[in-house]
Amino acid sequence: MADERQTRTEKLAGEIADAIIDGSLEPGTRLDEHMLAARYGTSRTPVREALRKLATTGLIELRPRRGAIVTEVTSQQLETLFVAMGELEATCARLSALSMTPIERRRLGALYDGMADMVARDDVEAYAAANTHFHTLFYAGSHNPVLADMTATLRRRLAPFRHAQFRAPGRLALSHSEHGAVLRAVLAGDAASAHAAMLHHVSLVEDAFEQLAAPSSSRRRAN
Amino acid sequence: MADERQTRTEKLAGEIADAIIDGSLEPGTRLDEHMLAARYGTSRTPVREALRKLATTGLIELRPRRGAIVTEVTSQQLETLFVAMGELEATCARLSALSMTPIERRRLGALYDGMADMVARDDVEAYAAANTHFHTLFYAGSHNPVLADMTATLRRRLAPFRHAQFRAPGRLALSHSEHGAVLRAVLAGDAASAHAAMLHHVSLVEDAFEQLAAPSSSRRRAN
DNA sequence: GGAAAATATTGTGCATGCAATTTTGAGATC
DNA sequence: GATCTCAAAATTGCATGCACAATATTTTCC
Repeated sequence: MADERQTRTEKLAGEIADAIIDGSLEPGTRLDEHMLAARYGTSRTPVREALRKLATTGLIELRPRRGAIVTEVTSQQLETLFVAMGELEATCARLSALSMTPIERRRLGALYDGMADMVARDDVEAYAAANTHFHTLFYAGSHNPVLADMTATLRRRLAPFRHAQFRAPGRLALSHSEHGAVLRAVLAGDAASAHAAMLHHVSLVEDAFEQLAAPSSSRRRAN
Repeated sequence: MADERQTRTEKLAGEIADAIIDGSLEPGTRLDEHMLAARYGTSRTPVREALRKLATTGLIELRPRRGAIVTEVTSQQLETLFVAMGELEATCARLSALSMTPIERRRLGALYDGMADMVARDDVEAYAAANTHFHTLFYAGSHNPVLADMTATLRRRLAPFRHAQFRAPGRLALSHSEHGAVLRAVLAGDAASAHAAMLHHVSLVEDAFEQLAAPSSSRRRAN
């Protein structure tokens, strides 16, 4: 596996995080240090350090003297997370409208144009990848690494709950038209519109999730 | 020393964080694990775990195999942090305008009224404490623990750079009038105005800091 | 038979030690 | 005098072991 430059602790943190995100480790699972150490072929020390790191991201819960468990997110907490991410994404879009360089604006436009073809071909796979890239451009475009980091971390944390995002019919075209609204606002340097458009866009994703995941208990707050 | 319920690792993380925030450990200081272990009378293991935790908050920098140092924030990074905090505070205000309960609104108004007296008495000490409380109410008022946490953490991280905040003459009254603008917007349920007013308010703090800390290299970005 | 107490077991918290890497310092060469 | 090379020292990464707290199990008592 090539150059082992990173420490075992970091590698472990990454692998365990991946296992949680892709669902191999289900919410509520007890994370026994001995077990993890055995599974990954190390001692408990790096496992412990990796767990501390994951605990700060909220992926796992660390109860002193009582071990770690994969965080169980209630649907209410999930809504909170989605709202927080929406606000952060919107803020990135806002700052992007104010701060993006001409080159960044051009790149954003080019990606948007390319995505139109994917919609036309109904290429969900390619569109999903491009979509991630599209959003990432706003993180960078905010020119605020602190904010960009927070947003990217939250997005990653919510990844497990966004799998079926583009499955619903017509959602690709809808998403793309929303992207267009955000793009126009950013290119026009209209911070408030960029904020509003992005917030609207990600709220749709949130709604899509709720319809897919919890079609029954759909109490919605007044908006 | 009462009930030692928390682990050594947690206690260490807290003490080291405090030492950094109050300036005992200056930016750039190397954090030797043996040294810290000796100073706090433990072994290296809990020290290492505490350092991992602090690294994720950004208070220290952890360079694999090369030890940890107290993060040196350049004035540019500091500006980034202030901007990020401003955006988060504004977002909390925005959500507060949408979500605060009548009780929370009343509490906010009462605090605001009380602070008028402190301004009249020119009681900087009391005003600073009340100011923190005022802002905290918006974190809670957002009804989004994720966002509230992020904002509170950032505020804490920036605490060392806000000491002289209310020293400048007339700043108390100015701050209070800004609070009034935020308050009115929130009570009126006007999300956009609450966002703008809070952003304006915290930008003033940022500017005050820059005038105090870096009166020379004051390149400002176009706003 | 069920609840409470006592015991056994498991697992975490922390200390210690060793190997490997980075850093430091001395000496050599240009 | 500066730079390069190489060895010594320092420091991190990780493994192992032990003590104590938390949990599971058995035993005792009503």
